[in-house]
Amino acid sequence: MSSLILYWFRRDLRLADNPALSFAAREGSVIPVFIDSPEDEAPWQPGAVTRWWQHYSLVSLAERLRNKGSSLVLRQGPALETLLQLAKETGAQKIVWNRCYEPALIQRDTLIKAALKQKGIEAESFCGDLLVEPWKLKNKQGDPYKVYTPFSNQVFQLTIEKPLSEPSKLTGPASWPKTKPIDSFKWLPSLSWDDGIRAFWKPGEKEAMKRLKQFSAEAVSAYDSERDRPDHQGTSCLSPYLHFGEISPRQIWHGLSSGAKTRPYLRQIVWREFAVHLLYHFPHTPLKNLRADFDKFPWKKDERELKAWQKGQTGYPIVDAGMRELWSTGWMHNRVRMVAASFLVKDLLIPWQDGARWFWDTLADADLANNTMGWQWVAGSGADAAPYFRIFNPVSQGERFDPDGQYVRKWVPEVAALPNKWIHQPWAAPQEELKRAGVVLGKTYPERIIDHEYARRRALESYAKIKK
DNA sequence: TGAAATGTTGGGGCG
DNA sequence: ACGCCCCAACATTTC
Repeated sequence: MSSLILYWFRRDLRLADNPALSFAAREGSVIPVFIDSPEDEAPWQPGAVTRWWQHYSLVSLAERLRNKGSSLVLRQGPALETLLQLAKETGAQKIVWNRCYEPALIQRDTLIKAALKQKGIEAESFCGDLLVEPWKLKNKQGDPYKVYTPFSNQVFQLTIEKPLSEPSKLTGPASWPKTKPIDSFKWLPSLSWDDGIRAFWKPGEKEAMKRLKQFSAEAVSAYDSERDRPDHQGTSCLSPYLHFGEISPRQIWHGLSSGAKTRPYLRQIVWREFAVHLLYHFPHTPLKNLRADFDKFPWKKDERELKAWQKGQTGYPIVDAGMRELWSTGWMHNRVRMVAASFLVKDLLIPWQDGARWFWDTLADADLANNTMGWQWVAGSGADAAPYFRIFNPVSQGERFDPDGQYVRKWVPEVAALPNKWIHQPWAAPQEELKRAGVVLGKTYPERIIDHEYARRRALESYAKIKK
């Protein structure tokens, strides 16, 4: 008689290159289960777009499992209780999963492992989300890396294993335990605000692989020169798929055509790896500065300005375009993320944590490790961060990376009729140009909420205060 | 994975 | 032909 194994899906919503699932499939009959337990992730429960994504991702995963003669069991409740309950119902003697690396989840999973063992249930976890485990990479002093370049040099020297193929067959149990209907989780919005999201994204493993193939065939070679252009389609848009584990970094590593110039893109995959490692070693960083000297920084809490930024009403077209793209699609081009984030932190002096929280709530690819590293990088408070005095000028960034104003025109139609010369700085346009374009500042489009020249000086002064 | 301020150079206009 | 000034273009330093 072969054994019965519970396979616990978490952030690994795929069948291919799934070490824990492959293990389970080899060892015996498999009951795949997903547990909705947002309270386990507090204070970082998934936002609305993330829940939307999760819904459709699980729908597609369940279908893939059905096609393999298996099924997906859905449950709700604290993970440990639910797993114990399932083990009791089914008689499963072993539970396996792929590891997550967020502090709250590590803590929970450690407890679960111990509790299961105590009950005589075997538990085993696998590495499915990373190229290399965080505890395996150390610098010459034996410390975790805090600088990206040596970290990435090290990663590029590793031999990354080939991805596993999906299990050829999944044997189910003699009788399946009960499952909850996915609609009962209420992950979809009650009002349909999701048109923009729907037009842009299709969750699921199949789609992830399709996008990887397409990116590999078309855009990856030009990535280095195209990735900074929000008006072009130069990036892979794989981030949400990576977050949910619909695709693994190993699949990307080996899935890019070997002839292509892939290094610049792979460097970004290694940045993701760096982010996960940093969060693992510095678990306090989602809320606190990594560099303690930033604890004294004189931030300014201003609800009105924060709102203006969130809604894309700052009066700086490139910032507003980005924030609106985020709101309608759950995604923002990375170059624009940097510009918008720099604007919040340096021009408005609003704490990076407020920006991080907004991104967390609105991004489809919201990922604690990447979000944390990104914001601390911009704020200057993180590992290998941008020096504080590196302050983006939203006008020159717009002119440099959206030279024809196409990106701005798409997302900020109020200023679309302005000529290129003024599209990134409507306040500087002569009256007659504004009139011709139908722009009335303060009416059809906001006056800029702050003068960047002034803001830049103020930011530098604020920084000088914590330096001494 | 900036940008402004400051410094240097070199060509051209001009007395 | 020469020195002087101006300033754009580029380089370096500073924040």
